This record gives sequence, C-alpha cells and structure tokens, in this order.
Amino acid sequence: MKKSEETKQKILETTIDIISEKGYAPTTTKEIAEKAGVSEGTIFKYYGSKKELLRQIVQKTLKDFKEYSVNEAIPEVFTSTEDGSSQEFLRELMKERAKFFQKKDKAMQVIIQETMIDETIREIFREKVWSEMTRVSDQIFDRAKQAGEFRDFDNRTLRRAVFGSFLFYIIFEGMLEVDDSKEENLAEEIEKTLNLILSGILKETLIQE
Amino acid sequence: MKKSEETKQKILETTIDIISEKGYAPTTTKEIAEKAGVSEGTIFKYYGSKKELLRQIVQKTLKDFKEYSVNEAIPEVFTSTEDGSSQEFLRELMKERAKFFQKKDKAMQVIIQETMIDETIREIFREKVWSEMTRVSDQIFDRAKQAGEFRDFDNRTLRRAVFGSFLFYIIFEGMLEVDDSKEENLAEEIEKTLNLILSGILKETLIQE
Amino acid sequence: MKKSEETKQKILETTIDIISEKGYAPTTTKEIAEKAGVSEGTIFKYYGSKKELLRQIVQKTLKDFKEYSVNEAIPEVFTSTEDGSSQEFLRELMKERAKFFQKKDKAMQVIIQETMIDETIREIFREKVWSEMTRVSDQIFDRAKQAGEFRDFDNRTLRRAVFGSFLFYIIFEGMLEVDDSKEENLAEEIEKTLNLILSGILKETLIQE
Amino acid sequence: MKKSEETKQKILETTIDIISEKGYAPTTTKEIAEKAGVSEGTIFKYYGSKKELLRQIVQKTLKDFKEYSVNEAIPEVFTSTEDGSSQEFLRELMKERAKFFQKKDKAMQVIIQETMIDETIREIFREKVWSEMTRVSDQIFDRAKQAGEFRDFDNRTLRRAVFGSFLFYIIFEGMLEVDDSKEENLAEEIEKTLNLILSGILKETLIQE
DNA sequence: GATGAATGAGCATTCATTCAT
DNA sequence: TATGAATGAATGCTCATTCAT
Repeated sequence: MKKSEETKQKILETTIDIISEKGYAPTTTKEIAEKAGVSEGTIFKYYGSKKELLRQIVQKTLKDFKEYSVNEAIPEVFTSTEDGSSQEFLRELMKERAKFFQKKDKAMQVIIQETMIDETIREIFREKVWSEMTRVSDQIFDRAKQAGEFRDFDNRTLRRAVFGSFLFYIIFEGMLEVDDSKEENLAEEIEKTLNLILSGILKETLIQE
Repeated sequence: MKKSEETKQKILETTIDIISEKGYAPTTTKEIAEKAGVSEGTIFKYYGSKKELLRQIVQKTLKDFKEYSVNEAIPEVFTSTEDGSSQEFLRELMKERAKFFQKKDKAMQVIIQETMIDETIREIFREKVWSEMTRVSDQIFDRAKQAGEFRDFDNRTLRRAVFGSFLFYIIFEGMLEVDDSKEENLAEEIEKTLNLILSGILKETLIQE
Repeated sequence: MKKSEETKQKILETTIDIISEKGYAPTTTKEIAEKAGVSEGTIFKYYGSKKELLRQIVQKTLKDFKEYSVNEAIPEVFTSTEDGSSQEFLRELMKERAKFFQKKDKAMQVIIQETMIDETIREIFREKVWSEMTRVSDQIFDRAKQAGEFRDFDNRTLRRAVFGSFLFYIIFEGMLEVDDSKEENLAEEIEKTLNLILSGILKETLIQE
Repeated sequence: MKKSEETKQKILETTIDIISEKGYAPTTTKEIAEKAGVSEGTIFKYYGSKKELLRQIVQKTLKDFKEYSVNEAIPEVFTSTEDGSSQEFLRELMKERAKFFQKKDKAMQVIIQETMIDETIREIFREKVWSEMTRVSDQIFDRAKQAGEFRDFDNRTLRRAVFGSFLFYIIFEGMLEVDDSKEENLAEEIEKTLNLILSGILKETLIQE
C-alpha cells in the first residue's frame, strides 16, 4: 500500500474508533487528526468534508459486507450445505454473517447509530443491507415453506425472529453487559438462539396444523 | 395545569419530536425554541442546559415506563391471566409493553439512540430498564421452566428471542419500511411473533428430550 | 421608615455587599434579588436599571461623605483644634475621614473600583470627592506654609504623601494581608503614619533652608 | 519573531489597551478581535478562554516586572549607590520601578483593577509583587535603621508612606487629572516626593529622640 | 503532499429588562 | 405594590473548513 493510501486508511480507522464510542456529531475533526497523527488539513484533503468521511465509512463497510456475502459467505454456505435442508442453510448463513459483524464490530455500531438519525445514511442502509437481506431471506423462507420444512409464518414474522435476536445480541448485550464473559463463543450463541427459534420455546407445540 | 407547567411540557414534547427525527446533537436550542413557540431563554429557565433537557426526557419517559409497568401493565396482566400459564402471562405482558412503546414511540427512539452514544444515558437505561427487564423475565422464565412448560434454554437466550424480535420490529421496521401499512394491528403482530417463538419455526421439532 | 423605603434600602445594601466582593459587572441582578429577598422585578421598579443602581450607590455614598465632612468632620475638627496648629488640624481631619471610610468600607471599595473603569463614575468622583479634597487640602497647606509651619513643598506633593499612605492602607493592606490583626486601631495607624510624614524618615534633616 | 508569535502578541497588546480603559468584564472578545485585526477564533486558538487571556496578561507583566527588577533595576541601583546610603539606594530603586510602571502603564492599570476584584488575580499579585516588595523593602529598612540612618518607624508604616505616595500618583493623578501637564518629569516627581517623606513636612522636627 | 494558521458562521448560554397579573 | 414568567440581544466559545506556504 502506498504511503498516501496508508494515511487515508489510518484516518478512516481512527474515525470509526472514535465515532463508535461517542457518535458522529460530538466527534471533532481535530480529535480525529490528533489520534490519527495527521493535520486537520489532511483529512479534508482526502475526504473533502466530515460528512463525506462518514459517508465513505458507511459505504465502504457495507460494500465489504456485500462482497463478503457474495464472495465468501454464500458460496461457503452453499458448499457446506449443498444437499442440506433450508434450516441448515440458514444456520450457516447466520454464522457467517455474525463473523463479519464481529470483525467489523465498531463500524457496524456506527452504521446502526447513524441509520437511526440520518436520512442519507438510512437510504444507503436501505439500499445496501435491507433490500439484500429481505431478498435473500425471502428466498430461503419461501423455499423452506414450499419444501414443507417451515411452518407457514409470513416472511416478515420469520425475519423478525431470526434477525431480531441477532440484533438484540449485537446492540444491547454488547453495549450494556459490560463485564460479561465477552469471550464466549459467538457461533455457539448463534446456535443456541437458532435452536430456540427453530424448535420453539414450548414443550408442547402450540399450533395445530 | 398551570401556564408555566404547560410551557415546560410544550418544550419537552417539541424536543422529543425533533430529536427523534435528527438526533440530539444536531438539534439546536434555537430550533426547539422556534417550534415550541417560546424564546431560547425560556428553555434554559426551565431546564438549565440542553444536556439536562435530554436527561429529563429520558428520565421522565423511563419513569413513566416503570409506573406504567407497575400500575397498569403488570396488574392488568395478572388479572387477565390469573390462573393461566406462563406462556399466557408472557404474551399479555409483551402486548402491554408494546402499547406503551407505541404510545411513547418517539421518546423511545430518543432513548435508544442516546443509549448507543452517551454513557450517562446508558447508565440510566441500565438502571431503569435493563435491570428491571432482566429481573421480571428471569422470574417468568424460571417459573415456566420449573413448571415444565418451557424447554430448558438459558434465560439469556430466551430473552434474546423474545425481546429481540420486538426490538427489530420497533427499530428497523418502523424506521425503514416507510410506506408500509403502519396501521396494521400491533397486538396481532406481537401475537404472530410470539407464536413463532413459542412454537418454533420447524414442523418437526428439532430437540429431542 | 416605610416598608417600601426599607425594601429599597435592603436592595442597596445587598448590592454594595456583593459588588465590593466581585465587582459590578459580574454581579447579576438575579443574585442581588435572591440575597435581598425580593424579586428581580422589584429592583427595576425602584432603580430602573442596573447601571442606575450603581450610580445611586456611588452618589449616595459620596453625598453621605460630603455631609459627614461638612456637618460632622470639619466642625468637630475646628472645635477641637480651634487655636491649634495646621498640623493638628490635618491630623484630626484625617482621623475623621478614616472613620467614615472604615464605616463605609465596602461602599468605598465599590467606588474606587468603578472609578478606575467607568468614565461616568469617574466624573462623579471627580466632582464630589477629588475637587473637594483638593480645595480643602489646598487651604490647609497654604495656611500652614504661610504660617511657616510647613516646608515649602508644592501642594500636589504634599497631597500625594498625605493621602497616598492612606490609600495604600485602604486598598492594599486591607485587601492583601488577609489574616492580619484587622482589629488594630485605625486611629493609631493614622497617627503613626502622619508622624512619619510630618517629621520625616531621616534622623538628620536632608533639606537645608 | 514568527508570524504566529506576532499575532499572539498583537492580541495581547490590544487586550491590554482596551481593558485598561473599560475593565475586563465589559470588554468583549469580539471587540478585541476587531481592534486586533484577527478573528475571534484566533483569540481562542491562542489563549483558550477570555479569562486565560487576562491571566496571561497579568502573569506576563508581573514576570517582566520581576525580571526587570532583578536584571536591571537592582543591579543598576547597586552600581550607582555602591558605597552610598540606604536613602540613596531607596531613592534610586523607586526611580527604577517608576520607569517600569511608566512603560507598562496600561498593563499595570489592568493588574490593579483586577486585583481589586478577582481572587485568582489577587493571589498572583500577592505571590509575585506583594511578597517581593515586602521582602526587599524590609531589607532596606532594617539595614537603614541599624545604621542609624532611619528613625525607628515600623516597616509597615515606612512602606505605607513610601509606596503609598507612589500609588496615589499612579492611580489617581494619572486617572483624574486629565488635562494636566502629563509630560512632567517622572524622576523629578519621585525625587520631590521622596524628599518630603525622608525629611518630613514640618520645619521643626516633631519627634524627640 | 502535508501543514497549521486563520477563519467565521453557528452554537449554547446568560442576563438585564419588560409586563401581565 | 410586588411578582415571576418570558424575552432576545449579546456573549464566550467551538469547530468544520480554507488556503498560503
């Protein structure tokens, strides 16, 4: 990597670090410059504006996410579950996604934060994540329902259950349970949660079909 | 209500409205003053500082939440599920809570936003919501497991599934699916989601006991 | 004294108290109102503006000073030194003035402070104090020199010596030597200082006449 | 001097100019910026806060004063009065100090003003000026009394006479006698005043020894 | 290419002042 | 008469942004 690329990268990483802690608005370019070891001018040389710096962080992270999904996660899942059930497929998919989240931990925090606040970011999120998530999960759910593997819940309800527990884990447990055994196995947690969602909480099945 | 109380209340409501749209930091006291129809001075007369205004919004909302829980939600749930199962209890409880969220919609948005960013607010949230949520759900889950009604998932996994889908509904669906049939019945959505979580997605139960 | 006069007086005294500690500018009308036990509105009812309140403090104090000079100090001095020397007269006069300063301690601080800063106040000071001080001291000095009692210093130099040591005592010793024996006898201090000035520091007289 | 140092210096001088006329509190940073030909931001870049700007003015002036005393005034005085009397020494010392005051005229006004109002500044003044003045004058006075040159006044009374007339000259004559022959010789005024104080006003010495 | 000095619009906050009650 | 709610101009200060070097 060229020197200038390194500098640019350093700025980006530093910004993600700081913003994920205190949010975008209260983070100053001065602070970023100091922690990144460059002058404020340099930030503007590379990114034009503070807002643009944020946009590039979001865009880059979501592009990475998409690339990861397409190039690594889904092929990997396909291979390992080739002739398997939808259930197996979903299980592997969630684990792959979780890996990404875990690696891009702070950047994802930034994205969720800003998605809640900024319409521009929200739009990017909608386009890059939400639509893809909806599309892929619709495919899985539809196939599974057709195959008689899943009960007949509508896709939105299914999505809510599958992704919601994941979201809860990311946002609240990570943020609020400070001193907890953070080193617990993510894959195992996903496993347990999906088990629950797939098999249900109750001993006696509630729904008569 | 006295005139001065009305003014104070008007400021609070206006602030919640604006902050829930754009977040705390980029909202200016000038903007609040204009939309609330008071002078900037008045805001500081009543709330001392912008930060304090936020703190009071959070505190008041969470106090209302607690009072609602204790005075309305839980008694109501107890009465209606007196000799019922834990499942029934949980179901009613979630519906009652959802009602509150729906009513305090914007204020809750503010709280979730700031919880992600501000350690002070995070602390309040931890004390007022998280600990209470943990305690109450532990009771329900433990009782249900002892009664042989629930499978033997650990409480954290159970919590993740139950509250996560709820969170997903609040944060993402509300925020991202703009043009959707918002008037859909909340109670019904809760019902469907809990059915899923309680009975599981799969037709054949996964777990052998 | 009528109730309203009492209120007015209370405001004035409170203001003098506070201003003498922190100066006019950083003292707020809110602070005055609170310490005086009235509403802010009342202050403006009586004094019209903060500036006017200051002006009235200065004017009143200097009017008191003048009245004291004319009605008490000078007659008292005349009586007690009727056929005495100028030296005796000066000595008594300084002691009488010192009594006033001691009594009006804080108000005089306010006046000296504001005289240094505000041209309006400076003008009042010039008219009420400086001109009178100059006039009276000129009379005493001239008479004493004519009588061969005083050496032939010009009046300004004489004034500087006589009033300067007094000023130094008021401003710096009072302000800077915090823990000192404040209860020391003012009259005695004046006495010692005037002795010095009248007789000189040196054992051998410097000036040959 | 570097450009940035010049800017910093310009701000300082402009501030001294304005504050010495109207005092610290009513002087606005906007006014300083305009008169100094810089932006308000620049002031805060260099001095952090308005209060800090004042503190630096006071500190710098008093540091200059101390350096002047030690490096110029006292050596100069020692050389010129090497085998002379204490009287001669005191005389020269006062003249040297007066030179400094005359040069730093406005800055000294600022210091005296703020010393009367602000405890922080008062503390700096106590440490830097008052203690040194007390120490040096004690030495001179003690030596002179031991040598039988001075009468037996206590040091505080001596100080009051010597510095008081000086103070009076600085504060009141400079401030109140606007149209006067300001170009009069400072050295000569000091001379006359010290003559008076050393030899006394009276023709006949008052004190019998 | 990178700096850092300088900017100025915009912010939260203060406070003397007004006025209906 | 006295209050205290409300004001809004003005303040100290911040910070993204520019640009000469």
